[in-house]
Amino acid sequence: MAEVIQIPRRTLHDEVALRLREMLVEGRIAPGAKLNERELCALLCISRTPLREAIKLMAAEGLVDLLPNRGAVAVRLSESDVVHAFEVLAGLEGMSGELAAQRITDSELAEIRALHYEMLACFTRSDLSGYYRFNARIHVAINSAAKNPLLSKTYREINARVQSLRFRTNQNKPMWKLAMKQHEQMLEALDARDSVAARTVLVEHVLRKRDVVLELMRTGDAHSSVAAEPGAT
Amino acid sequence: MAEVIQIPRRTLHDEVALRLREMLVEGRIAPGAKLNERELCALLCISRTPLREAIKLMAAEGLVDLLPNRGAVAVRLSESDVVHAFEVLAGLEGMSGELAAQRITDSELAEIRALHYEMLACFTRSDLSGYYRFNARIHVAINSAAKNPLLSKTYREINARVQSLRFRTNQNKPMWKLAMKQHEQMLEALDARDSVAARTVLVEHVLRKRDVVLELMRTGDAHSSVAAEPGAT
DNA sequence: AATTTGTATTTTGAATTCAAATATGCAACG
DNA sequence: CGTTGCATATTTGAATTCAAAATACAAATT
Repeated sequence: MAEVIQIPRRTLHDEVALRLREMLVEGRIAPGAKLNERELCALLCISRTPLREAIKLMAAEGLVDLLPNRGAVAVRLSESDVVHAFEVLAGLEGMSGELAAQRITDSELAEIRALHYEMLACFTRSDLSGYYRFNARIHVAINSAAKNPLLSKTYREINARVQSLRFRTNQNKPMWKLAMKQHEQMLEALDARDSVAARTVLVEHVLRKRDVVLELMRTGDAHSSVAAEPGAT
Repeated sequence: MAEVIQIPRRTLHDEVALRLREMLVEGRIAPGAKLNERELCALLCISRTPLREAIKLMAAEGLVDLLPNRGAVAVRLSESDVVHAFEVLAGLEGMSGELAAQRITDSELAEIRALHYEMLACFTRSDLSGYYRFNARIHVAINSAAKNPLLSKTYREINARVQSLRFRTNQNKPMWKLAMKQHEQMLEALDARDSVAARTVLVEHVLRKRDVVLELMRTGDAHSSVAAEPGAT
């Protein structure tokens, strides 16, 4: 009887951080907005302490800026912030693809292929939200196949900075088709264990997404609280 | 008269975080050690609130783990943690070198060259701590020349995870000579605006450092609180 | 002797309070 | 009308308190 069954414990500050992150992605806390402690405590029915602690977590993640004696504000990304972020993300995801091509197991590859088919089904049905769900799972699987948890974590955190913007992008049919094509190339590169090709297609994939986000920032009200369809790659 | 002269303000939790980070690097808080709030508050003569907030910052930076109802412990890196971290660092610093080669200005290059000569002088005098000081400044300058602040920040944060270990590595003369050689190659690549060469030499540089750190972990008491000479690349 | 149970003490998480800093509103003045 | 000064209200940062959870230790039981 040596089996240990852990009871999951979650501190309140952690729960609060999760909530606030969601609210940032959904736009319920707008970029540039002041995080008023009294209001947020009233909204979430908690005392200030776990809220402040949650805010510190998010400050370290780059999601909010702490202004001494003025509290915290939600980060508002400039165009150059976005360019910088995608540049780093391209590097990280390229690295991820490269390592995945070297380290992927047959069963991991099969899982990605199956997810790819499921995503293809959504594409065929023009089911964008289903497509995005499988798309996200494929990217997680590729990151996982790279077998570097720190790389995955780093990618996730930097991605979180731009997630609200990515969340707002739509796909028109030609762009969508191109994204599908790139996904196919990813799969081929992984299958062939061709790390150079995997890196290349993943970098291109991220940079294309950067361009979509930048376009949205230039033409649309990208910082508005009205969310479009969920978006990813 | 539109110039704004800010008066620097620093919150106590931020100061505390700085102190704790130092204590981690110096080994005054050992890897795996429990961060006892009462003791640390007594040591730093502060109340628990800013200490807890500082700990949350550091948890998000990956320097400590938060254990619900058990407080925080300083991260103790396994060998695979170190391998993963250096793998990511190599990717980031390679990216940094690549971008720096593309974006560096003549005056930035001249500054790096001057720092290189100063570092060479320390090498000639066998002044290891002086060498490390200039070494660090060169790396900061290369990161800066890449002109992606997020990349620099990401590198800095991941480097902070392994800084305590790097701090403990010594240089024997042949290794030191090899490091100098690599630095010269970095300078040449940057001068030639050869981004592939810059990436290559910086990646090698980081991976060599990884090997030194791993060797120290395998043979020495890398987690002891007795610090050797300050070490970097 | 080893294990379990009960109790006291310590530590942690969160709520509350206190004090300083900031923001806002309004009247007086040039 | 714009600026300045002052009072008041609000917010933030930090200290203190409260309550729950964890740990330590002694006594009881097997």
